[in-house]
Amino acid sequence: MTEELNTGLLLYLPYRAMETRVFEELAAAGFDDITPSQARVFQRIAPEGSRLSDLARQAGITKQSAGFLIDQLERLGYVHRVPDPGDGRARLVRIAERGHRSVEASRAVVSRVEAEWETHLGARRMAQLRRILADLREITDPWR
Amino acid sequence: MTEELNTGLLLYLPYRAMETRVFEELAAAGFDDITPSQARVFQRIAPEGSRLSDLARQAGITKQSAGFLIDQLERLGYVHRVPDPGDGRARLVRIAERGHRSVEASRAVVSRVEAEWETHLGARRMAQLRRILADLREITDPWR
DNA sequence: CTTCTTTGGTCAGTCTCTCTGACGGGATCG
DNA sequence: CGATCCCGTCAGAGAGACTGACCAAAGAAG
Repeated sequence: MTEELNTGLLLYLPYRAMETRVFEELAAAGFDDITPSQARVFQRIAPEGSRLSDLARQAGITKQSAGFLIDQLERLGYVHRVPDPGDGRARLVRIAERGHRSVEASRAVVSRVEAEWETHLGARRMAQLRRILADLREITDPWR
Repeated sequence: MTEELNTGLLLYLPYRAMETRVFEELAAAGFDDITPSQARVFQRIAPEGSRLSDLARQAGITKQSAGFLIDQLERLGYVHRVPDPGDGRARLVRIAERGHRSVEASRAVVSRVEAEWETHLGARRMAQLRRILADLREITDPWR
């Protein structure tokens, strides 16, 4: 029976399922000291490094909260901070060695889950889903 | 440029956008004392009432956390608790008068946002999105 | 019917995450 | 140079989540 679930909740369910899977399998792979909140910020770090304020804006939290989380990630060896060559006020948060390994591991989990979804939906509808979501992003992602 | 965003994040962005909109407009309509956490539990209450444990399971939190949130919702007049006629241990959480009004209000916001999305995507792709998500729910929603 | 186990819910304590407010130091522009 | 804006931090407070311990009712087993 197709219940009348609103589209928001319909989006949330698979999102949550993905997040849960990634954390479970990441923990099993030895990255058991990272929390969902930390990961949501970590995920946004650009390859060349990001400023704290940018991360905060993108994650939708205050810069104080972002600073708190980045402090922890730094202590755990996932990131480090370097001075921003272009701006003396700022520092760049960059992914450290352990961070790169965790990225690699989580990428593998994501691929696995996406493959499962594709098996269930079929390749054509999976591609449609991604295309529609990417399109929707234009009006729902305030940051790019 | 279609970046290689993972499907989880792609799902999260519109979800978060929807949630934000609902809270903003709900607050503007006088329901300014409810928090996202409370709402995530509240949302799951069945028309005939739900048990605390069920709500906790569905929201993915412990029953203690759910109890904490339901206490607040009760104090604010959104729900009330009645004994479960079929089980002396249990009590049913039911939506109270103010709760019904807030449901009505949020339903209106959801419809509005969905209409905006439909305008952007087109009716055909919006329907596709909902159908695919409902299908995906079968393997990502542990509770039905 | 008694005993054991499961289930619904609460109490107590703690930790993580988030926010607001205030601030110091560097950049930018008149 | 002086006014202002932006980057990041410090301090304090509150919300929401967890674990562990517990009680009471229901269900299963003897």
